[in-house]
Amino acid sequence: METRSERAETTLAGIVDVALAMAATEGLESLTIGEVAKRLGLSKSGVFSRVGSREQLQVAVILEFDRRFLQAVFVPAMREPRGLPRLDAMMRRWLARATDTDRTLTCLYTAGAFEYDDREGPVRDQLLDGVTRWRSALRRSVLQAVEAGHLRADLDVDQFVFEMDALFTGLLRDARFLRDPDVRSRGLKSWERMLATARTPAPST
Amino acid sequence: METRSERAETTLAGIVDVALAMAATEGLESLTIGEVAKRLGLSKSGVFSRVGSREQLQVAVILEFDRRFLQAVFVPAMREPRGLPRLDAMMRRWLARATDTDRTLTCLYTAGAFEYDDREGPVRDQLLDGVTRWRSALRRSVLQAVEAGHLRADLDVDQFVFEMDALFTGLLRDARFLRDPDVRSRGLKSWERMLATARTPAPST
DNA sequence: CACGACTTCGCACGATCGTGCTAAATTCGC
DNA sequence: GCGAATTTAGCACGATCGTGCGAAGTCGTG
Repeated sequence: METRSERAETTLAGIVDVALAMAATEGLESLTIGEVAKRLGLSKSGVFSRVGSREQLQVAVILEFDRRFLQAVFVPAMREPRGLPRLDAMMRRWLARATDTDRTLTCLYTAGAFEYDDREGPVRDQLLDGVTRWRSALRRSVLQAVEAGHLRADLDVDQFVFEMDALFTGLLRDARFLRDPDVRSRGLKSWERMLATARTPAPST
Repeated sequence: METRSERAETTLAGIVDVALAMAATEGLESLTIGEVAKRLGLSKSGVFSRVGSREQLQVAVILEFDRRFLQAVFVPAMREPRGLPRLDAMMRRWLARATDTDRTLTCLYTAGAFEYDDREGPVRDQLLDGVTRWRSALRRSVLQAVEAGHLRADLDVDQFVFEMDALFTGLLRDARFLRDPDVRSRGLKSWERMLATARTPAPST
């Protein structure tokens, strides 16, 4: 089953690359072997023989997205010092992707969550795995910021992570669907407000 | 082109009803005339002749969703007194739908926003129209709460509405995709925190 | 150059898609 | 009850889907 030749690996990499681009704009579910083949100038069966099945291609696309996402957001942020600086770097890089005009950077996890909320199978499992890992990474960073004394000791960490993700999701939606041009500053403003209330005690109701 | 007989209207209503249920779970894009026909025990052409085209069926489904959504969320909230009580009622009813286990209540607007962010056409237009109207209704309520003195006078209204929508969207995702059972209280907690900071001056950074 | 392994293609299959066209079934006005 | 109008079914069409299968092409190794 393993890919032996270098040639085949190159072909597969090309397939996954254009498949990722397609999935980013059209959605994972309307990813089609025939269309991928057409865009690459290959035959349908040529593509099929490399990827094994449509489902396996979808999974491969998710894995490739995860790799690129972590490389662009997580890895650079890890170079910042622990605590608030790292957390802030993670969130800012993440939010920047939501407002980036490059369509191929569209978050597969966000769109995929709504596409596969009622669809069972390996694709959903892979999406869930990636989302869960990312949320764990966020949680870890928030926790470290609390431990470092940068954020309130009584902060509800899970609640805060949930709100971070909700902010990103809402921002992505306003950017991509509503095509609101002011979306960039809106995201930053919300994030700064979140940080402000996480630093100082919450106002009494 | 108008529907004359009562019988035909009943048929059409049935079609839209099951099509809405299908779109709520599978997504608007995988809505299929053949599948609708099968579930109703009708012929494909029978369905087709009622709806005109697949695209028109999609639009009809969106309109029906909008009608039901407003009936369940907007209309009852309008019976509350202007200002914070009405705004709070709107938001609570809205959030309750996100955590409702009834799949047929799934928000077409939220899933549709990510499905049609890069797809042009009448379906996108109809979705955009509905979302925009709802956001306007939210905005109006927030504004009234400010005017009534229930919320801070210097509140950034658009920012607040954006955060309301982001909260709902994130909550829906955690409920439907992550299937987090604690999601209900999480949503309410965020909403209460939002209200708390909107009532009193924001903490200095 | 020849051989063998591997990659890619051509072709076919059954299914399903949206959509016309025509005939049958049903309902309504009288 | 009968004729007219309308609603639904039957069938066909071209397209596209995922997926097999065997032949053709390409490559590294001797």
